[in-house]
Amino acid sequence: MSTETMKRELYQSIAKVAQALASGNRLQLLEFMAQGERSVDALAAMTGMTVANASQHLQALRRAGVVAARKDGQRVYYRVAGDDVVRLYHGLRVVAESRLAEVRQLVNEFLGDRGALEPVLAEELLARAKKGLVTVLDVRPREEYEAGHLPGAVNIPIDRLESELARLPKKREVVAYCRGPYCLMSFEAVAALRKRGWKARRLEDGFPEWKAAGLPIESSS
Amino acid sequence: MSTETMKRELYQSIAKVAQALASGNRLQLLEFMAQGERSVDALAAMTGMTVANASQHLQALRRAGVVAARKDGQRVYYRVAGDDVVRLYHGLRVVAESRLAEVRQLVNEFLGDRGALEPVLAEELLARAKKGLVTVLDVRPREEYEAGHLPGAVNIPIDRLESELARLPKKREVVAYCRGPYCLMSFEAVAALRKRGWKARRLEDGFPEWKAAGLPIESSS
DNA sequence: CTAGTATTCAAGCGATCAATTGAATAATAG
DNA sequence: CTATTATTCAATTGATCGCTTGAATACTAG
Repeated sequence: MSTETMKRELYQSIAKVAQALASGNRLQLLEFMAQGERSVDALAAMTGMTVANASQHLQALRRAGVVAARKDGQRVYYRVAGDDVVRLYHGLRVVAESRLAEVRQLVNEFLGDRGALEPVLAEELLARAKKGLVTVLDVRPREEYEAGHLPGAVNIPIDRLESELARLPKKREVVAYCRGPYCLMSFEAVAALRKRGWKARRLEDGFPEWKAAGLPIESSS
Repeated sequence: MSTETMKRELYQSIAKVAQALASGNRLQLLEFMAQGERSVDALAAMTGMTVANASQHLQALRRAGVVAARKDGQRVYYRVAGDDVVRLYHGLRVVAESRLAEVRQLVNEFLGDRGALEPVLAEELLARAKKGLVTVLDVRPREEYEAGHLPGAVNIPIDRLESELARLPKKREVVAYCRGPYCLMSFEAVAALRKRGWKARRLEDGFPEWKAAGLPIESSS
């Protein structure tokens, strides 16, 4: 094979990975899978797609190497293939948000005034948590917390936050996080806590980004 | 607009960026532009595409926000929109190489035994260059060197390397770099230098990746 | 102004893609 | 074995993509 054709094939093959990410539906699936492995029908239900359609998109993602599958009983569980994939997706979001006006506008509308709650950066949180200056709050469902969470994080799912407020010391600042930058749960948590007199902020990104950045994590198993 | 439709539109918009990268031809264009701005016909000539086709692909990239254009006289010069785009492209390559067997195989065939020359990592080079332990050699054409290069790098374009060997002290190890991981010039340089008794290795990636990583650069203007 | 060059536009054709539908396969419970 | 559930496969439709061709536009040199 000539160097020329080989180079063309090489680029074409790399493009296949981008092609796999070139669909809103597949990006949504990817974002859910970034929380942990999920069955096909769970993913179909979460995204509002038909099962057959979700299955086909998942297979497209698998052909591109960005997700992997595991069969257990009659269910097939899909997961992201590795942290490099989460980082790639994150990079895609960064470029889209910084370069496309329509995305910036959609994010603003979507997050509304909530965007005003200035977020805590990962490094900052890590430093302050080590010194015991903040309470780290994970507001995701229990299963997701158990599959992996920030070191020392307290888990209070968002719908139980009101009833379990007592678990959070009022002296220290609370930093809440959830699934990712477009996940609203941590916004709600911060709003609820502030209304009741806590000092509270949210982590800039969610658990998948933290993990993909190579920062330390814990899991309860 | 409902939260649901908004979320769907948001993901669809982010997917547009991936869609722009989902073509071997456009990735090739992007890689050339990562060296510096280029006119449409220069890019068409470098990639072997027709001018009209290159123009259309460049416009697709521009609509996705990943490249920008500047008109000067009768020429239009395109360039990558920012370092975040170079990092995104790099992330895409990393995922493709680690997850797709066909890409791994193509890279191996393409680079051949040259892959055996174990590369120097960016951080390592930075540390050793600061201590004056290595000669940094840029083998790209002069214009690309002048548009930006590693701190203290000596520029000897690959086709003039043989005649200008005298400029390289033989005591110190030489670390050569060029356009990127799929650019063969630095491989050739290392081979030529070793044959003549130099200690020589190559930098893992090229200039665009170095710059996009936020490492220090110089330019002669 | 005219000729020449660089780029973009517009139309057309074959290939590929996204989603739906209905059927086929695989695993489990009874 | 049969019924049920989870997933995949296959066929179809309309939409989009990639490339080519030929013309239109924008700029410069003379």
